[in-house]
Amino acid sequence: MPFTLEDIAKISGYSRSTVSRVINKENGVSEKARIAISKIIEENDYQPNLAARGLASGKSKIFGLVISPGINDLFSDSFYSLLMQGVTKACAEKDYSVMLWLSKMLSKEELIAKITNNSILDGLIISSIEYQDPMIDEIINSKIPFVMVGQNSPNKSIHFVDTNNSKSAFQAVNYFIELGYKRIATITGPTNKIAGRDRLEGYKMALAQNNIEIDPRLIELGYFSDLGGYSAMEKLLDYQPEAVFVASDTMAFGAIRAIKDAGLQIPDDIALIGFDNIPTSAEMSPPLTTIHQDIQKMGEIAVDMLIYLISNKNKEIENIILPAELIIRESCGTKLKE
Amino acid sequence: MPFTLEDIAKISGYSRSTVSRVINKENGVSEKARIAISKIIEENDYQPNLAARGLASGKSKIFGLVISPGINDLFSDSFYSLLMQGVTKACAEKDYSVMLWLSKMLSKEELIAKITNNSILDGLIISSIEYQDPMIDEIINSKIPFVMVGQNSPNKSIHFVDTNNSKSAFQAVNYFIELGYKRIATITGPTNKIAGRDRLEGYKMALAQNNIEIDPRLIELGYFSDLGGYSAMEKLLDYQPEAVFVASDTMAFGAIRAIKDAGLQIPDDIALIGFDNIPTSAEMSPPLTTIHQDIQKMGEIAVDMLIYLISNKNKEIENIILPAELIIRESCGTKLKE
DNA sequence: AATAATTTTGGGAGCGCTCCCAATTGTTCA
DNA sequence: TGAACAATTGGGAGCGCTCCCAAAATTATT
Repeated sequence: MPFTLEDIAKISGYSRSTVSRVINKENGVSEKARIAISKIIEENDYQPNLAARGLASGKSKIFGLVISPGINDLFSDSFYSLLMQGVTKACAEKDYSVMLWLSKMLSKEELIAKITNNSILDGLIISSIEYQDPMIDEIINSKIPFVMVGQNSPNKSIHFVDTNNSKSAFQAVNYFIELGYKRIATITGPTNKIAGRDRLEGYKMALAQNNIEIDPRLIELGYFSDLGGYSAMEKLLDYQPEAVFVASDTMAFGAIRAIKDAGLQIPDDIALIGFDNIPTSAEMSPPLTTIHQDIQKMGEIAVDMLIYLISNKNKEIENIILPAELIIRESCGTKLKE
Repeated sequence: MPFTLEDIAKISGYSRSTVSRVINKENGVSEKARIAISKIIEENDYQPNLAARGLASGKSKIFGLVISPGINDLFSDSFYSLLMQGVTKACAEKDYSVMLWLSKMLSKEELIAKITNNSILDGLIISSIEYQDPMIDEIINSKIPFVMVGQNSPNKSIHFVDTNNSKSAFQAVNYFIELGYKRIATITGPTNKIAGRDRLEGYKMALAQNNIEIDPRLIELGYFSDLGGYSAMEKLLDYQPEAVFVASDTMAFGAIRAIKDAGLQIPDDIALIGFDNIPTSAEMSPPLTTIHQDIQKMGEIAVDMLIYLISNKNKEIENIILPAELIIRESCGTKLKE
């Protein structure tokens, strides 16, 4: 039988209330009591019963994490793993637990029912569902506080953290243009996801701003996967692009194989810029120029926002858009073409 | 304010107890009462408070999932994602929730304290920690029922599901030998993890059984990662192996790049067999011969075992070792050498 | 028709905590 | 020194459920 508050109280000679205050780091406890009680808690490895606390306080200290990867994406797109790591880390530090929901494993109705009826959740972090997924409306109705990772709707009152996808893509493509490339293609992610949309948007903006016509044949869908990148690149090769902005490093790896299999050189025949800066990208041959975004940090910020939301129900909160950074390596070439 | 049991009781004219029985589908309730109460529950969208239920019953319907990937492994090794998917799916179907713990995000002590004293967990699924990690002893002490994915200890009373790693590795290497290869190298995973150990074990057994001497220079550690596979392969190239058994597909991808970068052909110069059969492996050039293991199913079985354990505290339960299958594609070559 | 057996229902006790207010102790200042 | 105040401590009430046993209603049995 695990120890209870009452047990610790008895052992320490203080009351249940005082012990509770120590555990919850409330003030109004003498230094002497705090030290004595802490010691006994430590010695007996006491941990409060979360169910009891949840019942008494109406708060569970549990956040739900909802992500919607396809069956293979979870592995092939590093986004999910980094996000999970950021969220679990921040939650652990802040004494929250994380409940995981992989939404593709359930029907949408089931998922919503499970989540909204789950009276045990204090809040929700939701990511990578489809743009303007109607699920969000149901979650709003359920009154559970939530934060999105990746802006999901133009509705600014839905709280979110995001990377500045379009601006970063813009910079990448702009950099190609500065280097003198003209026929710039892109391999995009699915456009029903915000990252896919925004990165494509940035690509188009950069071309438009430099008066380069957008050629639909130079835009291929790669689904954020390695294989998608490979076959998208195969198709693009028919139109002989000089440079390709690939909207994720994972797709870029597929694209690199396609280029090599076609007997072409990077960056001499085709220059490449990726997106994500996953660990492998620095070690590719050639090393991949890419955009670094701190996904783990996004997860951490989402947790912080959620905690803030819960404790400041009526105050406003700013959505956060993190900058991303273009990391120049060899795959994009260096010499200016005239 | 959400409705409580008592509210539903009052509205229906029955007692708290009877309403509770209806909700928990217990018998001993008249058809009349059941119908009347069900209707009122439905109308008012009543959902029991899980914290209260947990406190009163001592059961939470929550399982903890503990995995210990390094910061990059979570992404680079498909094992984790597939396992998560299997576990979350099976739990959702069985009306359990999944609490996620990425153990590398916390110190070992913290993790153990959080888990073992987390009175809210009904059971634990633990995977990919180090072989004979002392953490397991603490979890045994804590009396929380748990199941390991991947055998972690020779102690048979620790319940586990696993793939037959050593046998499958044996088959792979044996297949090389049947094809006539003699200088067979291997790239291993970390040997403090069971999958790493067992696959290496199978490699050695196959050589031994065919009277081929084990050459330590033909064994390189690849840490189950793409980059690890690349540099392990680079080193192996110095000793000119004819064939390499790579203990994971992810490492095999790195190895393939290393071979190609050295200007060699697969399988003509070097034959390759991987392990895992991740989706990309069929699409590599050349398509990768590999061993298919159903990780998702392991996750599902772990959940089933755990549920069985909880409801049959004293009964014995068989550990399960799933077979794996050698999938022959082009990377291992086909022609018999003389 | 009376009793026994069975089905159905009701309500007290208690799970381990938080919240709140009252009681106690300690400190300050005239 | 004693009153006024602040800091600290203690314990009752209650969160919403399950568990258990007793009471009531219903049915079966002689």
